[in-house]
Amino acid sequence: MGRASQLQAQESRARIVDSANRLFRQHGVGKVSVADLMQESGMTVGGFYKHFASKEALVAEVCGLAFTQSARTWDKVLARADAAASPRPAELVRGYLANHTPERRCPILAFAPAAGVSPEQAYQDGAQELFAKFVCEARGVDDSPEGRQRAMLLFAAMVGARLLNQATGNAAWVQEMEAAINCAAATPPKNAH
Amino acid sequence: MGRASQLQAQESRARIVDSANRLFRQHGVGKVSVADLMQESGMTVGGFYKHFASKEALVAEVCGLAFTQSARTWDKVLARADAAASPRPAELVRGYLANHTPERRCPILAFAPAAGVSPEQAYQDGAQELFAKFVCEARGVDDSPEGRQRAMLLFAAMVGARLLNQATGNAAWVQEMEAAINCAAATPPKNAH
DNA sequence: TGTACATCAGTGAACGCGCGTTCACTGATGTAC
DNA sequence: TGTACATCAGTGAACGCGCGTTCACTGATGTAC
Repeated sequence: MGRASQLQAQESRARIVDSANRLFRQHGVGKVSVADLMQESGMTVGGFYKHFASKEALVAEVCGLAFTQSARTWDKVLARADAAASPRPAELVRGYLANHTPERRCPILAFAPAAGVSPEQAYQDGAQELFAKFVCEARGVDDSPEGRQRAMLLFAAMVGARLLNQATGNAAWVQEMEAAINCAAATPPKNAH
Repeated sequence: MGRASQLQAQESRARIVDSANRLFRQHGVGKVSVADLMQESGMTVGGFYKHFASKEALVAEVCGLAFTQSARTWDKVLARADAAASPRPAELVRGYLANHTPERRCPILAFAPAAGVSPEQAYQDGAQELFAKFVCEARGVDDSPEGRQRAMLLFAAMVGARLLNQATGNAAWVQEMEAAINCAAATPPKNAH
């Protein structure tokens, strides 16, 4: 097996990114070695550096990709929600919680740096964008400060619920908690206009 | 410097635990080496294993301690709140958010294992206890399902807000978000009795 | 369309570093007489 | 109270392992003539 063609190389790179997107989000960046990644992608470790400058560079790229995918998921959810005329916050929350499988774990949780470590740029930017998108989309046409505060509360609760799911492993409680969040998202604010 | 007295040994052990409690919560378990810990405690690395079987054993002990301390903080907050007759959920939330310094970072965040890694027993137990305590204390005499759901929502939002603070680093947004949570905690539920 | 040669994707062993852990050693502490 | 001896907290070098990265090498690909 000598030199691979340009097309093969392109496919190899894509396979590495795809493996990383799944494995990093499922097991965490620290638990997946470059060798693991290359084996999953059907290659050996040395070839990695023909495509990426370092593991860190790959992490940054995949982190950005994961956030972009999360944002797109919400776009799809909203398209359906607008057709059904169901409340936007409720659909966003449900979309987030329903799509939260191990391999598609929320990037905010999956790429969270160890406590107290200043986050990488791609992560910080992605988290801010996702947050801003939720708050913006949840409010819809309602531009009241109450709507904004309510969206922020829901976002925090939503992310917190997924964190607590992996922290406690108590599926029953978390299910109850998510039901409460869904309920709060569905209930229109008290002083709606 | 030969053998230390039993009292000195006891103090040394306490110093290690104390250093670990601060350093682990501030920088994360993975970023603090045993050598760091022993230096911070005024000793050299070898002595560590006269007190603990492994780093993992220390982590488990300190994790449990941190959760216990967090629970005690709420007890103090509640004692003051009951005197002032202010709403219990609001006081619990405020107490959590106000005491959340780097060195006293919430154990749920500080000791959170990398995404997808099954948490240690001490962590899982501590997180469940803290969660249960909040839900129980927040409801007070109110034992309605609505009160329980409301407490769960608040807990998720509270923890999520601190996670988002370290994720985005956007202090302004997080402040706004925490104001929203405080506000939600202070507002009595719609169908209060 | 062939031929000669440079390129470079992928290989797998080896390197270097950090870090958890071990170990022989020291000498003050604790204890038995 | 004094003496002899065992104990063991703390030392710091050394070990072992995992993992990110490097490097000499291979041989098919791409290219120039």
